[in-house]
Amino acid sequence: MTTMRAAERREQERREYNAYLSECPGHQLLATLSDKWVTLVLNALADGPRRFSELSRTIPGASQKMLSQTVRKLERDGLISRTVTPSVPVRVDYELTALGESLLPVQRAIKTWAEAHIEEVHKARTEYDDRAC
Amino acid sequence: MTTMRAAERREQERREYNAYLSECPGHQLLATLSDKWVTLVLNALADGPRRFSELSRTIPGASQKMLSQTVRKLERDGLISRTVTPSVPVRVDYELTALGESLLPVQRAIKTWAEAHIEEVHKARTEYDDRAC
DNA sequence: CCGAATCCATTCGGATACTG
DNA sequence: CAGTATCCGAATGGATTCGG
Repeated sequence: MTTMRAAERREQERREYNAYLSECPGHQLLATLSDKWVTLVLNALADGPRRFSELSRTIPGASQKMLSQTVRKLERDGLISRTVTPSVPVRVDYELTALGESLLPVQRAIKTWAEAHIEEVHKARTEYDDRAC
Repeated sequence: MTTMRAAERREQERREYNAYLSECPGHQLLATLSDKWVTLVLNALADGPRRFSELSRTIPGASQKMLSQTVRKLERDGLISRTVTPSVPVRVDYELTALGESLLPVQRAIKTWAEAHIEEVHKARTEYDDRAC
């Protein structure tokens, strides 16, 4: 049963490691930042508050399901605020919080690197693909 | 059939938008950076070259399938280099390229923000959850 | 030792329809 | 207008097995 126990131990290690990762601040942030729609919503709100339908039009690629989920997640994390005006029909505005705004420079850093180096990446890719085929 | 055509147009818009996004450098970078294993491999290689099996031990959470996929992707993007030593058994070393190293400051920026603000995020979450229940 | 290929469970995301 | 609930296909990722 030695092999069996070895397998169990590896699985155990994997679990512990994943648990550790899920507590790591850096990965928690990446988990949210990496979400395709999060980035877009954050950018859409960078210029000022937006209503739900405005967001929907600004980001045509997002289904309204994804949009709902995204804004809820961001609100939960304190990155955006949600304001309901109980008129008829209802009006809901989303706005970046101070915490959310502090995230914009990080996004810009990513964007800056991307624009500066994407050419190299593309070049590397075509070279890699050419070699393969 | 007006509603039908409207639905088609929305779908068309969605397609175009997603196509546009997939060309956006920022999102291409995020797509790779956001990958859980990419971050870990990049960090594991930050200190110097590592063999495949060393990476595997450094990152117990990764199955060897994920590890393979990740290093291949990173090699294709020109972020790491792969060196095969045809001894018996074979020895394969991975190492950050200059391009890969230039990405480390970006990762650090993310990490820095995360460590500085994760507390606020956690606080926001518990408050949000308390309000809900 | 390194890695590709297969199988399978879980998750994600879109379309649709319905509530306040 | 602003969501929520459900169904279902597609993609993800782990375990296992085989090959170089």
